[in-house]
Amino acid sequence: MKRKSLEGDICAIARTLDVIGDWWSLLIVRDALGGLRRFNEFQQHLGVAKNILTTRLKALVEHGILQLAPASDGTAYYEYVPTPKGRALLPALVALAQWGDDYLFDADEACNVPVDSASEKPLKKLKLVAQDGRELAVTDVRMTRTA
Amino acid sequence: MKRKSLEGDICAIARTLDVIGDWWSLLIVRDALGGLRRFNEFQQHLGVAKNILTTRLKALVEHGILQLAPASDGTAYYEYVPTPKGRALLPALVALAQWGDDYLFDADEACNVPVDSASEKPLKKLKLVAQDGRELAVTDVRMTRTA
DNA sequence: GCTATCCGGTTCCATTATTAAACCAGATTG
DNA sequence: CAATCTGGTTTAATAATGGAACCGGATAGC
Repeated sequence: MKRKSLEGDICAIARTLDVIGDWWSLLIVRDALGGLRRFNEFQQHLGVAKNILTTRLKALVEHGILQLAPASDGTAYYEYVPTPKGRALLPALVALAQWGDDYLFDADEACNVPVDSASEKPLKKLKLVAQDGRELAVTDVRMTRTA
Repeated sequence: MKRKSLEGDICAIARTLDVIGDWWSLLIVRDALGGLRRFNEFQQHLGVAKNILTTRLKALVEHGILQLAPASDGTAYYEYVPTPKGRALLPALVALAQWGDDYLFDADEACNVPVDSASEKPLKKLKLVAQDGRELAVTDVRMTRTA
């Protein structure tokens, strides 16, 4: 059965998931932000079926998250390059990484998370901040709910 | 075909998606953090098929994101309550909401995002911060890649 | 220029995932 | 006590995913 569409949802999270919630989509964005560009780079790195990768890349291009550009090595091929809209997904990827690091890895287990390019160190934990600058705890945040 | 397992992945994002990347999972967490507790509340609010909801709730309980507690109204039923591990997914939900708000809604369109309970206002944009306190741009962050 | 390999898909098939709806037993309500 | 609610379970149809073969154009090496 075709998935329920969330594209008209009033909730921003739901709409976002409608765009990037398919299996593999966010990992493709991760890899594009990590510098992968060519179809076979994504395919080999992710180990994803080529027909699925084709479908996902097409959707990400259509949603303006990636764009096609001529390959930078001068060949006739194309590359998939993140757009500013695509790059704006980085905080979400960082948040997912930080949660995974905290809860899904043993203390002595190697774990890849986004790092500060200059220092090669992981980023500080994301903080939830109110408009007036107060730092918020989870309990200070309300998930507004569809009316 | 059974989805590829990402549970042994060295990348924290991938492992997180292995746990909460199934269709509906994050929206269930959103609703649980928003106060929904009972099976039929989730089901009616999400409009999800009951057999899928059953499967998802069970998985979220097994992963320690939600826990079962006796219903607070004294009946023999149970409620699904977020654990600290589950609540720690809030920054990821906020990040997804902020991206969706920025890119998937028109300026005059009603849009639900997490808000500060006290002021009822949306949170400030999440910031990426280095260990030494420097605020980082997207280009200052490196997505480390599986070796 | 030719051959072999690479590249980026497309197609096909089998298994799993999702939706929709019917069914059901226990719990609750009036 | 009967009707309704609750939280599932089961069934069937369609979509999604993985695996692999196929394919035409591009590239590389001789």
